[in-house]
Amino acid sequence: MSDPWGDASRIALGRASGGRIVAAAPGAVRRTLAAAEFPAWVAAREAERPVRWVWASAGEWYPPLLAAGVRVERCHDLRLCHAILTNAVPGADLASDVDWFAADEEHAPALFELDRPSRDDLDEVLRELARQDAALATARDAGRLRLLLAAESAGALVAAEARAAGVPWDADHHAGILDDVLGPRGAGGVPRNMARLAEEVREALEDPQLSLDSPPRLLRSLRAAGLQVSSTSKWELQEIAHPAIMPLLEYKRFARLLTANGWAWLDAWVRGGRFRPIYVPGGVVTGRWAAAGGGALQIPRQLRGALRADPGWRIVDADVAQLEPRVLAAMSRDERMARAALGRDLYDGVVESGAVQTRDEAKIAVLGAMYGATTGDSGRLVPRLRRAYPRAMALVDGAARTGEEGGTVATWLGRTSPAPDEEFRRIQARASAADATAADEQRAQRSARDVGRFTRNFVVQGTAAEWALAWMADLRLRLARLPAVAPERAAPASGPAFARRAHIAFFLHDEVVVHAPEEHADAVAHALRESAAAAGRLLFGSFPIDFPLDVSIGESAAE
DNA sequence: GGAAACGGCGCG
DNA sequence: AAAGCGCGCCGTTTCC
Repeated sequence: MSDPWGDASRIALGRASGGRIVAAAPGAVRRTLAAAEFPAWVAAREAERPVRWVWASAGEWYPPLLAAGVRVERCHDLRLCHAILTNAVPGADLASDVDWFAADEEHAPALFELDRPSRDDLDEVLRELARQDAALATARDAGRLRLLLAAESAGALVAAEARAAGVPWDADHHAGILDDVLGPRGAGGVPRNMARLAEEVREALEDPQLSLDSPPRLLRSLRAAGLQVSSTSKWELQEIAHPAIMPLLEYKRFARLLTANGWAWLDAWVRGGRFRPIYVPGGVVTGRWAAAGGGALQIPRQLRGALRADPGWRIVDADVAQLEPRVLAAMSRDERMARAALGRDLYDGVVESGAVQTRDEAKIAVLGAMYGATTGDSGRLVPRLRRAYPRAMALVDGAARTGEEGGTVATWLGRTSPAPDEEFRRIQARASAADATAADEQRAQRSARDVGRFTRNFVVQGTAAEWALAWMADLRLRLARLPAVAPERAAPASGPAFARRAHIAFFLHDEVVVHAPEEHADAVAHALRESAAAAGRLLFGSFPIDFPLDVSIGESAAE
């Protein structure tokens, strides 16, 4: 008997009126699925051959599948792709009755809400897919854009999977750090070591009532004690010699740990040995992921030791050395900069080229070049880089100029920066008026430079994000091909889809943490490197750039 | 009385 | 009050 779905390379998923799930191969068969049979049906299609699942949003459609133990290989996330295409193909007609930009909803809409236009409606899904196909067909570089849409969609799968699996988190170890550093909680819940430091500061400033948590009051108190400071931030305080400063800075470090990742954070975010942050793929304009809740992107180094593998499992931690400058060298086809990077620390290579004297200078100069530094050490060093690597610098300088002039810029795969907002155009127009004042012109210049620094960085940060997506997209497929461990070796907290296999547990811009059965740790390290090389080839072909990883295998993510 | 802005600091 | 990009989160202050 022939399978009517056998030839479908894409299968769209949506809902019919009444909320029933319907699958459709574009232009062909449809099938209505009861909620109970949905995961198994998807799994059966996956087992036959790779399919690209087209759905409104992986963030809403994928978690129930994962909860049922079903993974998919590929998808097309219409919501994320809509956002990319809107900016990247300005002439495209992506107009629709429904809001394709709306954020994912925490819970599926209740049945009575289904009357309103919904992006989950199967007919709308198919219409949106057709609109996106048409938009892609008119794009200037459809091949690269297609890669970007695939990478973005794969990222959405990774985000859902990483949340489902969770970050292995040793709450006892974390609590132990809190006890050691902050001390036991005393009256009012204030940890003893913080109370002691606060008392030292109050004595040193001779201000017995002072509250250290109020910057304005603290500032007044510091100045009353004769300290010449304009803020209470640590970069300014640490320059000053005064008995109040050391305990104050330590108090600030402790307060930060307490409020950001203290006992309350543990209660709120760690359950059953897993930290489950909420990732927001495509949440940053440049294409980086953002996070919502849990502070996934700010886990302090201090707590890395709590990121701990289950018994019999290992943490395989990999990060890319100098991702952004490597990406810049490749996308600008700057062979001299690529040579400085090849097979070694890029900053060492810059020093060897003679552009600067020390690795520290190289780092400051390279970061300054990508961020648009104009003053200080960094601003002073950038011109040397401009002489040594004219092609790379021309790319970022050009991106900055385009932004200053009100234009848009694009990453290597075509993610395009948003057009300047109304405020920007108003300020620029004001400065061009016949009666413009010097202040108008100054304001216009400053806002133009602000936008220029943004577009300068956009092309590099955004292309680095694309590389990272390509890296993870390839990696998750390699990990899925590793064998499953015996049931008694499972890590049940990672959920039915990942309990018996190596899986991505955490991602942070240029770093991936894999939770792996111990006997697979070496294979995972190998897969991480292979995927990095594959991502480099996918984006930059044979251009001679490499993306070396620092990989460590251990029981925790601490160095 | 609650929302928005601010200062500060963690991450890349 | 960082210089020089992109974020999220906390507690406090300010505004409506």
